[in-house]
Order: sequence, then C-alpha cells, then structure tokens
Amino acid sequence: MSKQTMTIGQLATQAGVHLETIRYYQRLGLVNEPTRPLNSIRRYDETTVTRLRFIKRAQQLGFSLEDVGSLLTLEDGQSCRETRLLAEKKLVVIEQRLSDLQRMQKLLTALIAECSAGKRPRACPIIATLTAT
Amino acid sequence: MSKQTMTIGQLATQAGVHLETIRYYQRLGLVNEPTRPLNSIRRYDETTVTRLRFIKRAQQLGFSLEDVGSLLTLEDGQSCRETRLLAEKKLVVIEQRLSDLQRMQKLLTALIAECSAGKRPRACPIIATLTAT
DNA sequence: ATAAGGTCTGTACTCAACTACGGAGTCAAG
DNA sequence: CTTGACTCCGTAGTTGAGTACAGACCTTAT
Repeated sequence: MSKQTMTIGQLATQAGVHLETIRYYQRLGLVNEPTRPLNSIRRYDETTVTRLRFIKRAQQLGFSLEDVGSLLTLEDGQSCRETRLLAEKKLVVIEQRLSDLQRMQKLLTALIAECSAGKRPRACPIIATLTAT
Repeated sequence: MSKQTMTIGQLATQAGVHLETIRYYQRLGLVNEPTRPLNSIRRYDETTVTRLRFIKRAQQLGFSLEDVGSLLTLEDGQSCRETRLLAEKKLVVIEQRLSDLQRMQKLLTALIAECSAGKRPRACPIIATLTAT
C-alpha cells in the first residue's frame, strides 16, 4: 500500500469526480474515510483514485450505487460460498447486458455500413434489437 | 400495424411498467399518445408494449431517457447522414461498455471457478477490471 | 504571523426518473 | 341503469445521485 499523500481536492481531480461526490460516497460507505490526524486534515492514496474510477465505470454499465456496494464486497472476499453466490448472480446480469449490447452493436454496424454504401435512408429497426420478452 | 385494443392499464401490465411511467414517457415524447376518441378513452397496440420494453432494456444498459430519445430517432431514419453520425457515436459508447463488461465477465467466471475448486477464499481484484485510465 | 486558499461538518438544494393522488369522466357486468 | 373499476388530467411528493454553501478550522507561501 502506497502512503497517504493526497488531499481530498487532489483526489477529486485525479479521479475526475466532484469533491462533494467523494464525501457522498464516504457517507454511503463505498469509499473509506481515513482517520483524521489530530488537528490536521485527511490524506488519501492512489488506491482511492482507483476505487473512485471503478465506481464511475460500473455506474456507466447500469449498476446502481447499491449494486456497486455489493460488487465491492467481492474485493475483500469473505466466505467462499457467499462470494461465489454473489459472483454468480452478478454474472447472470452481466451476460444479459452483454448480449443486449452485442445485438445493438451488430445492428448499428450494419446500419452504418448501409449508409456508407449510399443506400437511401430507411427505418432502422433498433427497437427490435432489445425486444426479447 | 395491429389495431389498437389495449387500455393503458393493460398496456402497463403487458410491458411490466407502472402505469404512471407510461404517462411520464408520453410527456417526454418517448411514447406517443394515441388520439382520444370523442368521449372515450385511448387504446394502444402491441407496438407500444415493444417500445416500452425497449426503453427499459436500454436504461439497464446505462442509457438515460435522453439517450433513449435519440436512439429512437434512428427508428424512423431521417437523413442518412444524420442517422449515420448518431449511429457511429452510439457505437463507440457501446463498444466501450462491451469491453468493460467483458472484463468483468472474465473475472467473475474465473472467481467462481476458483471457489468451486475449493480454494480458500481470497481477495477478488474486481476493481482492477475496470481500472484502465 | 498573516492572508489566501483548501478542508471539515452539517444542512440544504437540485435534477432525473419516477410514483401518488384528487376529482371528474368512461366502461362494462349485473 | 347503476355501481365498482378504470381512465384522464393536473399537480404534488419521493428516491437516488449528486451539488452547493456557510462558517469554522488547517496549510502554506510570503
């Protein structure tokens, strides 16, 4: 573990998030709050930058902060059984999303190709891509 | 086009969304509001069910309702140029998400395999999966 | 040693995406 | 032809995820 050197402001710019967002995540327990030295301010290290970036990426994939919280419990794997159950549940969700995204990807690629080929504009059945009941 | 038969309540249960959510989407212009016959109520057809499901799936993939709105414009492809530009932009986003998800998938799969193999619990580097700067 | 600029703490505000509700109108089973 | 359930419309409340801010406390460059 690297030593704690950054102030919260530096942490925020490093991670590319708003400073207040960090405090918010701390309140939720997603990011830990280093103990504050007597009469001084808190310092952070690189691992927190990494964690913040992880949270943001996971959100873009459609996970809520609550989801992120449970993903993060995998990070400090407790019992094997629990870890495994959780991992299996998340995996199902991820595979569902993967296949949805892949379908959209295929469709968009085809659409672009058609346009490039100078075909006349035509309706794009994008809705159909995600329409498995 | 199939004929309009469903009431908004039936539509809601068919699509698995809250009735008020439908009205909300109508206000946003994501779902169209059929004209109301004189002194009667609106009726909907299957295509609206499909559209609602599409919206919900797209949201799970991390798209906002605004994003969804623009995806839906692809459905009635206007000019080829515009369609193509939009499609290309969306494709970039989708491919980024795909690769993030694939990394998580790999990791979780490996983790589950390890657990199944009866290895002792160990920390799972899930954060590392999404940590490309 | 002091002033400018960051940090701390708590509380309050914002915004997207719903969700609820009241009162009037409509439908359909008995 | 009534009565209970549903629809319409407008407006108000809720939840998740931040953002803003005030006033007191640190830090650091001069």
